[in-house]
Amino acid sequence: MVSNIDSSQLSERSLHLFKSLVEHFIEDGTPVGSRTLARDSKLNLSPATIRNVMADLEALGLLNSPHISAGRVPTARGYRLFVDSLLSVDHLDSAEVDQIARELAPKDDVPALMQRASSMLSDITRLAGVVMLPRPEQSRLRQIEFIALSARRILVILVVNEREVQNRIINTARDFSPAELQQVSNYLNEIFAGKELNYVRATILDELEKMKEQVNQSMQAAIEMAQTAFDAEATTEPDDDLLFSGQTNLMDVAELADIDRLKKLFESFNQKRDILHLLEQAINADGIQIFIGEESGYDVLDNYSVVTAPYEADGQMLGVLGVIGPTRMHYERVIPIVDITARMLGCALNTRN
Amino acid sequence: MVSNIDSSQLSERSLHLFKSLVEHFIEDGTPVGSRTLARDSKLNLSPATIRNVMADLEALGLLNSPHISAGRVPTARGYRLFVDSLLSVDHLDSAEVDQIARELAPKDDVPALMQRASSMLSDITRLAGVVMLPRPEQSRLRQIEFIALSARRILVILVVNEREVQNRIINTARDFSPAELQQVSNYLNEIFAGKELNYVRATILDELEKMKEQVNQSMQAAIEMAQTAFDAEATTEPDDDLLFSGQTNLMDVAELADIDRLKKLFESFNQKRDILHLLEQAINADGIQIFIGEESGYDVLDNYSVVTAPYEADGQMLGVLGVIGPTRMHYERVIPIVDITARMLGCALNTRN
DNA sequence: TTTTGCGCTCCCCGCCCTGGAGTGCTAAAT
DNA sequence: ATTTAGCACTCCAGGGCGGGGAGCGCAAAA
Repeated sequence: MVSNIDSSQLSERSLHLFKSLVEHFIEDGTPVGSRTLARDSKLNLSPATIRNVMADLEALGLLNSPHISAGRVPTARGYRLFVDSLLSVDHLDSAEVDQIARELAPKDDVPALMQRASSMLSDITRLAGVVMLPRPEQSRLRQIEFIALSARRILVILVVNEREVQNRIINTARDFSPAELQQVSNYLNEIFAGKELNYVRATILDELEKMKEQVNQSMQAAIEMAQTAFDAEATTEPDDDLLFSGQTNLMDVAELADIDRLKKLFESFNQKRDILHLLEQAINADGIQIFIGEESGYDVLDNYSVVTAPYEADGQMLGVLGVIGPTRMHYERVIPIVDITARMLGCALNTRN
Repeated sequence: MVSNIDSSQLSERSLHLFKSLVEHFIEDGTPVGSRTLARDSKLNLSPATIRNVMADLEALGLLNSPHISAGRVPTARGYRLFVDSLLSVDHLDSAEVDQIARELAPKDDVPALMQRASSMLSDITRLAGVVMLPRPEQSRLRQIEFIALSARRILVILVVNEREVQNRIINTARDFSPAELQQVSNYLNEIFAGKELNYVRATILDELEKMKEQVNQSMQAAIEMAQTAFDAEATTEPDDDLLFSGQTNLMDVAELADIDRLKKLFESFNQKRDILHLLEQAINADGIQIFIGEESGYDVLDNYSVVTAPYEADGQMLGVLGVIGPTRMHYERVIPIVDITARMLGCALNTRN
């Protein structure tokens, strides 16, 4: 990757000019030329001078022109400089902050909260919102219970970590009485409560034989049952860990009226893979992280930027959320929105009782 | 609504001609004129004759022309006639049937199965698929259980109907011992098992006072707890009852390259309301039901058709599934696909043990 | 009743032209 | 040594024009 431009490498004047240009372009979406810039930017320079400066900036790879006699447009590198060094972030007015706080009030269960966070992001920014759910990397089994639905159909309930509940139905080879089920769950809780799910799974699979010898017959059935339960768990778990919303917002941007690109983007939303990878890169970032256009490395994201922030609760990183929109977005607004949403989501998850 | 055209009102020749025209248009998407039709349709007629016939068909409201000297295009009414009386439905080759059967093998839980049905529909037809989940209109409480997570946090598990499980966490005002919880659930199961959820909710709310007098103190707490549980249920339940997939397929159709219409359609997918209403109309249909363009009454669906079929298991109507695409779609293929998918989904739900 | 012939309409496409916005370069001005 | 003015040039957008193609309706002939 070519090294980025540092703001110290440029004169005050160039920077100011560049900033004006980017702002202008973000507003209009049309390439901006020397004359318009001469009018707008405070520093009184003639178009000719501005042309010279712009030529320099283009040589540095911060700008380019769609064709020879059009105005200039920022490159990804240009946006990078802009975002890193030139941007003055908006101060959100308190009404907006209130709105966010209200929406993220910890009133219902976690998935719904996440969903609301995502759609709020997209509503406020008028772009697409995304929330990555906590990766259940280290999920500890807290409790397991069995409930008889009928003699051979048993509802398994796994309580994982603090408040996550999974349930599934398994069919057994023989009948179990409620008392037996109670016994089985007591047994399993005793040896597995507080253990990592992966550990539980591994133990059950590997040491199945050994355990069979040690315990009585009814416990054998228990183990087999547990095996079924956790097996199913292993297969059905993943993949519902990205919540998008407001994709349709991207359809007005039109940008290039470019429906094919948009289709590819939507498809990658559905597959989730690429976006997931990208967000995973952001989970260890200190705060806001921004991927601009081609920088991301995923070419579906050419001409799109992703603004992300990790969120944490109880001192633990839980996930990442963010906004996806055209590179030409109002960063100065989007950034603080993403930032504060991440914080507040953290709070909502934190102070839950 | 203007009465539809009946095939008996038209000569054999007109019908044949009309059929050719529609087929041609479905293939190409361009208005079709007398000359092309004279070439293609078997009956040997000169373009002039065809023009006369077409003029008649236009007078009946089956065709119209975008402008005076363009070819003809079927109207919604035209498609209606085509679909009702003229269409010869494809015979699916067995490879496709196999594929459908394989995808709908009843290997995992119901929601996942539905999801697969939806995405299969969209994959095979290259249009958008939708599945309406069983409306829990008459959901009977089968069993309720409480599990203590900590002294004051209690996991409530509701088993509803055959295999539906809901769980939520409630916080209680005072501590409950496991034994107490057992007692409470026994009590509630005794009086409410097998009852309609709505009835349960109503009873709990209305007769709260009366019951309080009749039972002992710990039961009072039980009732309050149950109240919390079912209250929450009432609020969080609905709304996840439509599964879409393959929306992006609609983006290549381009049809009118008309991104605004498409955006509106996507938005109505998100809101679900309109589509839900539409599908509800189809649940009592005998089999395949087709809504063509403006017929549906929802103007987001102008220029789109919806092909639906209800699915049932164990002799009971469960829901509706279908495909959404441009009015100009290959009905002769889509119809049998939707049909067979509905049947097979029914089977999958049926033979589950 | 069907076909032929004819005049007419409209869209689409390529073409040219022009005006506007913008550039780069060079020479003059500060 | 910068900055500015001037100039020639490029490119795009849009309007007008014209021809070709596809299609239509109508009237008269078959």
